[in-house]
Amino acid sequence: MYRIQAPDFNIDLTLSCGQVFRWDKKEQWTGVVNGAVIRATQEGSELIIESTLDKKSIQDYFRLEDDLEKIYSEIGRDELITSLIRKYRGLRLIRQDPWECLASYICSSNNTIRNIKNSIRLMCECFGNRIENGYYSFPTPEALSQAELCDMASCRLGFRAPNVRSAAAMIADGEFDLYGIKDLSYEEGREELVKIRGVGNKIADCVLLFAFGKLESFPVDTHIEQIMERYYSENLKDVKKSKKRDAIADSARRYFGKYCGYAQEYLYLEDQEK
DNA sequence: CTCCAGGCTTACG
DNA sequence: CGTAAGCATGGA
Repeated sequence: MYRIQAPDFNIDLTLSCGQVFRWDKKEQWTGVVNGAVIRATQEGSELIIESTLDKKSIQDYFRLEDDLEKIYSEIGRDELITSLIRKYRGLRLIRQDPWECLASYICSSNNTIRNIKNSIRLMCECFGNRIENGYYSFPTPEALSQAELCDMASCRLGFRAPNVRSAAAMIADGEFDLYGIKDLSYEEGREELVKIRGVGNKIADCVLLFAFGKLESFPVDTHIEQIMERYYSENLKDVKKSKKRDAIADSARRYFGKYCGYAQEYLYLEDQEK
């Protein structure tokens, strides 16, 4: 057990806003990151951590190095977003493992957070390694690439199961260099990710934002589309229906600037509460 | 019963 | 080119 200074951090908002799928809060927050169990409690501006992971890994995972004041002043372009910043101060993006993030968001396609969480839990129990009682590692690309579709059916993935398995196979076989995306630009990374079956612009944007820290990424799902149309429709004149979500993302990038990924998460959380 | 969920792919004009 | 159906599953 050890302590970490975490000023300007709200662990409840960070872990419950829908960006990660494998954390639960009982007496304390408990999750599995990079094959290790983490138990975390926040006391004021301190985190109390029980884990085999070291302090540096935790700081990295919760992006405690991000200068939130600077980010807030960049994205705080109007009354709505500044009110959300006041309301949800301390919500941070998380730096997820790229493979877990990619596989998880392939599961998110036309799905609910409740079902996504359930499917991911079943996948970990079925194809991951047991760490301690009740906690499993996220299955490796190798493990999932060798899974039978009939076994994956028990994970309730529906039509997404073949997409998860083929992505796993591309990475396990070395056909796709997922971890090399960290050295690419946002645009180049997106070009690569959408080559994967079941990955379009939105899921690619989630992986670029949540795993590779491309803060200029602005994933547009059904919630963000609605909230952007409601509050920022003046930025969206003459948008064609077929590429509406791309146009919303582009306009948000211009409007909120290079940290628009943070703006997206605050807008998303606001819509979640309704 | 219908509609929708942190969408994507394919088929049709 | 642009649009729309279809896709498994579960909850409202």
